[in-house]
This record gives sequence, C-alpha cells and structure tokens, in this order.
Amino acid sequence: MVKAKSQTCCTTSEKLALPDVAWAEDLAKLTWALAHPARVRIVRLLLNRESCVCGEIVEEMPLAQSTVSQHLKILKESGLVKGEIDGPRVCYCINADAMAKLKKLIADL
Amino acid sequence: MVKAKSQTCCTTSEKLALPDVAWAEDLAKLTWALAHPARVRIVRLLLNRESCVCGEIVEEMPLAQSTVSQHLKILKESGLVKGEIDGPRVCYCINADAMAKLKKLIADL
DNA sequence: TTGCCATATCGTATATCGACGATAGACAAT
DNA sequence: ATTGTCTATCGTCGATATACGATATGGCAA
Repeated sequence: MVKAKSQTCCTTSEKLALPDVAWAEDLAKLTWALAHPARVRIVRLLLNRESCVCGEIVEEMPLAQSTVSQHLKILKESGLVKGEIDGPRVCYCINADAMAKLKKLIADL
Repeated sequence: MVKAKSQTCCTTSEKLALPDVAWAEDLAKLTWALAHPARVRIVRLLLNRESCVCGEIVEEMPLAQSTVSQHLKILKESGLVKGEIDGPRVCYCINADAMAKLKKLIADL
C-alpha cells in the first residue's frame, strides 16, 4: 500500500548504543505485570480504594478465588503491589515506589 | 512479618464502580506489547533512530531474523509500531499516537 | 482443641509464547 | 526470466500463562 520512495525513511543511521539490557528487562517486568486485563483491573481497584482485602477483589472480578490469588502473586512479584497480613485477611495495596518507577520508565521512553 | 492492626488498612470502603473492562483491555494490550525485553529494546531502538529497517534491528539483537520479525509483528498488532514497505525492505517506526496513548494511560493510572 | 474463615498453593488441562530453521513471497538488479 | 536480497510466514518444540477445583495453611473465636 504505502510505498515510500527510498531515502525518505531511516533518517539517522549513525551507530547507536544498544539500549541497556538490564533496563529493558526492568521495564518488561513491570509492563508484563500489567499485561493482562484482570491485573490492570486489580491495580485500578487498589488505586481507587487505597487498599483492599483479597476477598473484595475476588468479588469484583469474574474469576475464581484461586485465579485472583495467582494474579495477585504476579503483581506482588513485580513489586507493583504489596500485601500485608491483617488478621485472617490479607490487605493489598499499591507500592507507590514501584508505580512511580513504572510511570517514569514509560514517560521517559 | 508485618502485622497491621485492624482498621489501619482499607481506608475507603464505599462502593466502587468497576473499572471499565474495555479500558483495561486496551491498556493490557499496550503493556503486553512491551512485556518482553526484546520488544522494549526494539521500541527504544526505533525511538532513537526515528525509523529503522528490519535488517538493522536484527543486527542489533541477539536473535534470529524470524524471531525479530515475530516481535515486530506483535508490536505492529498492538499499534505501537508501524511498518512501511520501502522497496525490498520494510521501514519500521513508532506510531506516535499509540505511544502517546500508552503514556497517557499509564500516567493516568 | 476444635472449627471457621480467608487466603495461598497444588495439581491439572489447555492455550499461548518465544525460539529456531526452513521456506515462501516481494522487489531490484542483471 | 533469473538471481539475489530482504522480510514474513510456517512448522515445530519446550517453556510458561491462565484458568479451575481441591486442598493446605494460618489466624481467630468459641
């Protein structure tokens, strides 16, 4: 379809430093945590509510408790979410530092 | 370990509108495109170079040409990257609109 | 202790990812 | 037309994601 004339493309061809691999892995890890609609919704939920026990999250999602628990585990592993034991429940909340890091990495893209 | 006293958690408990499902899927689709270090590096490469033919990307990455092509396909499907046929080559570049959308969605989290 | 509740983990099935080599298709040059 | 180059797609493999129900764990209350 689109047929560009030669040389209209690829404006800069000087040698480019390879983007830092560790940095790419950092960002990929954080974005991967958000790479599923259920996890996006969980994060939104936590941001709206400040914090939230697991059971409330399960109620809001059309997923089994065990599935939600797995998503929460992934979010915890990414660092985006923290979980604190609060008696018989677990209270989840956003890790503001990790969220800020994600926002900065994306904004600086 | 960390043992919060009851009621120090879950500060807001009013009814919360379910985050928009379509919106969550939108963001998940974009973040998923970046959820792999190789794709993050490709995006960085394209941002640095304005545009870039496929072959140059392959040279920068420790991956087979077919693998890079697959990652590019995923990036195209997410909308983050556009590819224009330029004679025998394909010139890839960032879709600024999609990138702006991603940045806004993340910033507004 | 016993039982109850909330959460995590296990086990399993299916689907998708991510990698590669091989091959097909498109285009330019000869 | 033939050849060579560049890119996309196919086929395949192992690894991992995602979902669920069943079960284990941990804390609280009686």
